[in-house]
Amino acid sequence: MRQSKFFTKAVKELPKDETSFNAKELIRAGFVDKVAAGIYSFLPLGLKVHEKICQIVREEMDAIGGQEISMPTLIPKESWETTGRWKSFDVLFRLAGADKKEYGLGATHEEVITPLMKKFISSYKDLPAAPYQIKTKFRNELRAKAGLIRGREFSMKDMYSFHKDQKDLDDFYEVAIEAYFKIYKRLGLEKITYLTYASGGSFSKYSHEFQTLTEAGEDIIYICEKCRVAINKEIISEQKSCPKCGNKNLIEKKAVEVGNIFKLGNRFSKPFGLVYMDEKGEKQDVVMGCYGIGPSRLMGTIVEMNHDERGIVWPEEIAPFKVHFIEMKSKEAKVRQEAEKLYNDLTKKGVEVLYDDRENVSAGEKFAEADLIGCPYRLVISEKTLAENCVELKKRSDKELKMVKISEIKF
RNA sequence: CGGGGUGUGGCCUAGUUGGCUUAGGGCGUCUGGUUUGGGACCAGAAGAUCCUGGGUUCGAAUCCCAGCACCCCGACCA
Repeated sequence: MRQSKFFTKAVKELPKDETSFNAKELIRAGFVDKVAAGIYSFLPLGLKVHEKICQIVREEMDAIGGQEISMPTLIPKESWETTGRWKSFDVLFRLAGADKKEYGLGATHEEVITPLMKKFISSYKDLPAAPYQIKTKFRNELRAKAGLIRGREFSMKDMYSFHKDQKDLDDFYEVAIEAYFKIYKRLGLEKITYLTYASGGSFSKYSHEFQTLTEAGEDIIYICEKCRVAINKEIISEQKSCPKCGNKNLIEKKAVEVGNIFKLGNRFSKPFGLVYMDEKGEKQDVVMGCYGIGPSRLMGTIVEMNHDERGIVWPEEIAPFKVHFIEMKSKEAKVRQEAEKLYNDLTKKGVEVLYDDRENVSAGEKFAEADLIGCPYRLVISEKTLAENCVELKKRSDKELKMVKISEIKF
């Protein structure tokens, strides 16, 4: 991608009013634009990062048997009334359509997935199943805050699993936990992310959250360092020790919830009449679980964890581009020629390169913007480097510069 | 939803004991020129419902009332 073709531009000044790092940095570097509190446009750079996060989530869900689908955002009132949530779900956006129809905007999709699966599940042979989607969700929060961390419109992957009995759900639930940790590992968050016991769904004693330690978080958790699990403050009065080892020396930390999974049991299969015939020919309730993770919130969290005074430092796997290639202006046509050649070569090899080919932009400005955008590698070509048939390589995360022969560049 | 803060060209802001403001500066933008290894410089130009509505006054960005928006704390977060 040529930077001269970008319609977005990084700005020098930080947005006033914003205090959270993710909002400040993402807006300043041109990843997102704020439309209203908790409502953002994703610009080319931001969309790329978001897509990469989605792709990681997608791969890990597919790996445990998930199948991607897409459900609607407009969900009829009648569906919500079946489970009683039209009245009780306080963050549901309710809106009126023409002809007296009413709708809730999708905040979560049990009310759609359950009747959907009813059309396909009739026998124990149809189980288990684990459809999921990655979709924009809407929640009418009283207070949006902290940039992408808590929005009124945000992206969420929601998977729903369907089982013949509790044991099958329990087994899959453990597999899902592992898959989640694989996601956090790929995002560079696994060392500071804890499986956290939180208040239960409607069926089980606890639900499980995945909490990433950060000052930008809004939850308080108590961690057991030995077992690498935690307890959410909301249940600390009933559970004062580590649920795994009984350790009472728990450490209080601030964290952001980056995932939440529930054992739903028959909370939703019951009202929708989702049943199957077992081996004996008897009708049984389908046992359900659900598994949420928010790519947009993850994106905000990752910025909170990965920035310095100059800007964002993206982990390699989700950086908008792997390499930020800066061409220094020169009177010699050779610099431009060699730069174009290298850009084309790298691109052909499949390396994602952001090529700063802008003219009349000072060197300082190019460097400052590269630091702001935060690609993992910075490559500079100039008269100086070409004199040695080299380019200069620098990692965003450290200070050392390295001269590398053009013929030996590898990513 | 309770409390606090903020609101001035696209962005950051000065001005806020009413008059010296035909609202000043910086960034960005446009034109011309000089520059090019850390947000470089010179000259010129365009660009403003001073959040909105009402009020007080000879006169309001500035005072009063009402509302809106954003940020923060808290509450809330199947």
